[in-house]
Amino acid sequence: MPDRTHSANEAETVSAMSERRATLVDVAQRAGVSRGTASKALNGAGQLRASTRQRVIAAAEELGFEASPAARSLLSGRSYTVGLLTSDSLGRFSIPVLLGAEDLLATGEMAILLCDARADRIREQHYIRTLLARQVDGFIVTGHRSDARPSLTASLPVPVVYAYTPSDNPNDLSVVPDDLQGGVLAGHHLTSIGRRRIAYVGGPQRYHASHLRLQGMTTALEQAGIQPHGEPLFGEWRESWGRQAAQILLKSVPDLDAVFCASDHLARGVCDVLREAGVSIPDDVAVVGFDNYSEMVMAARPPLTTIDMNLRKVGEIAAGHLLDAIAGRPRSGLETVPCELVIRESTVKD
Amino acid sequence: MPDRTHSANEAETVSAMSERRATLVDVAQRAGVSRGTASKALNGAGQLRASTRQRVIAAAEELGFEASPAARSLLSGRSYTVGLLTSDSLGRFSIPVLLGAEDLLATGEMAILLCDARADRIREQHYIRTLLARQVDGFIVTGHRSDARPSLTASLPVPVVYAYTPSDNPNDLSVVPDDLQGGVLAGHHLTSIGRRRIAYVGGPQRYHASHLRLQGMTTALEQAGIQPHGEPLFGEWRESWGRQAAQILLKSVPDLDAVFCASDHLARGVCDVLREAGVSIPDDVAVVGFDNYSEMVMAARPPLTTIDMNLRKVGEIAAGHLLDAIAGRPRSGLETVPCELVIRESTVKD
DNA sequence: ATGAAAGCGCTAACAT
DNA sequence: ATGTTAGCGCTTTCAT
Repeated sequence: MPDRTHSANEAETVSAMSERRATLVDVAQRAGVSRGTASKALNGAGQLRASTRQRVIAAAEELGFEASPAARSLLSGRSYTVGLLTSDSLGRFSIPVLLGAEDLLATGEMAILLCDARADRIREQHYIRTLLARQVDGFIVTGHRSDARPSLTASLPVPVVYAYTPSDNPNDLSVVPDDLQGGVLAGHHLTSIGRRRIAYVGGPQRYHASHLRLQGMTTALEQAGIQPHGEPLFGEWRESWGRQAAQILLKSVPDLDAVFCASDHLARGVCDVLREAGVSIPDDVAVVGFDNYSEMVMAARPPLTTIDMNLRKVGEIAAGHLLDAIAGRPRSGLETVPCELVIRESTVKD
Repeated sequence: MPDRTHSANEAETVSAMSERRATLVDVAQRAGVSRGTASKALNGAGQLRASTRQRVIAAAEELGFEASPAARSLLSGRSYTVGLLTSDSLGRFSIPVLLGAEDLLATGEMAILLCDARADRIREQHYIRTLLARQVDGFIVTGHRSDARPSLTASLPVPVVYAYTPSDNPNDLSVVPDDLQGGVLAGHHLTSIGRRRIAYVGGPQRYHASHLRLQGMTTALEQAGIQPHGEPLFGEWRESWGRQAAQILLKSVPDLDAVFCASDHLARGVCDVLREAGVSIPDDVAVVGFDNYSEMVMAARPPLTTIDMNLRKVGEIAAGHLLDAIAGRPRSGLETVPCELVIRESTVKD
């Protein structure tokens, strides 16, 4: 029984594990067939006696055989790899997209090469070259905002799907959350719990999402025969703007009974100020956020009702479309993924 | 001059770009040498006339030649790729580590294969096999907490570096932030601005970091001839625990003049309650957080003085060590990266 | 200093 | 139904 003093030997033993990876020839030999036959057996190709196929598969398993991707790639010109290009440092939004994509791609034997261009076009070009040199089968392009980015599709010889951050070319394939429908969900929820004087606090005007979410809400309110209460407010995507907006609302429309905020940050800021002003949430004013950003949502007092963009699903769908495109079934245009309402105590008492 | 109606043709032209990648043979032909010579010229190997080398390099550039990684990989058994394995969904801590690693690896011609095991051991094993099948040259293993995780090193035939989340085998190479020194920084800062009654609010007891940060603070206070004020408090990594802790402090040690919190979340919770209780920050009580998590730090009122763990650097250093190990210069043991103090208004007036 | 040739591990066409 | 062979793009001896 080895004790501590043998650790060096143990290390050798372990590294011996890696002696040499079993190769197709090994498998063929062991199964008593030729390489060609072994290859066919393993790939389910050609005409083989079932028993032969079995024998080869068994041999492969015993040897722990895994085909060399390098060799396969050399032959096929493919790499069974997709490049995930994020235009700016991986952030709150790109992560779930990435994870969703990974979920789907992992099942398809595809690996993800990660490249974060840090909002730097030069760096982006560099990465693109690197990825192309590595023969990636396709690209998923993502970013930190839902406004369009310059298209890359025309300059790439492989399929590209934009996820979350769409391409500015409407013919490219982009998968994005449905901000408009998200706004509708929020509006409906508020009217359905009897609110009638509903204000809106958005992010910056230059963000399309600020407008779409308002528009969605407005649509929902119209169905209940009402209008947004007071002027919609626009500012920064910050808690501090949420706080400031709440002050404005308290002055301009003190009779409001609900606020829909275009982000959870804003909603939290709004809640803080309302609460400190003695307004009870949700009794006096109901608050709905956007993003379902768990840190915000749970730290807010009370926890926020919010809209979830299903970013994971956005990533999954994008990855699925990419696989399709790689398989020769391209698609194009803008595809939206529905948002979901998540109800918590900021609109409905526990 | 093409106008919009030619877009289809333009598209063809563009896709023609991808006709066929220039190969080494093309370069050799163009330079009027053999493949072997061209290869040597491009790799700076062998004995070549300078002029020949130049000619080849020029030809390669004109053709936009990039050596096929597949072919190279087939020959060398290496893939010029490292696997980045995160044990749980990419989070706040693993992202900067990953970006730091990417920064360093990108310069070394290395690409990153991303695998997120979602805290699932089965999934982790699956990914490890996939990555090994792809002949990754090494692994960077990371996670969401700074406590040790089970070692993978012995079961992997390639070098492994643990970043942020260390291995439970002290002989493995792990790179982690220096929590102890971070605590010292916080303690020194508080004593240096004249505080003497300094309380501590930690995270869960089961997190080593909770203790290390306290220990660091205590060391610093001892140098100033004082002790932590009141009993150190431990709870969850949540704002709500920060709020609760502040209530406790207000009761148990109302004369405190500073609080060091083991995370920015806690610090924010503490600030909220103190402020609402009419305590002025930093006049009455100075507050120091930990993480330099920008969302928290900037949303807190006032913005938080905090300790930055330099996670990006942790990632960079880990990647550097991995490259060294791959190059045959392995290292081992636990390496700590110093934290930095970031001063904001929660301790020092603007 | 340069060229020729072998071979990395695999698949696909062709032959049997 | 199975075996044989050529070749993917590159590097590396070994000749010259």
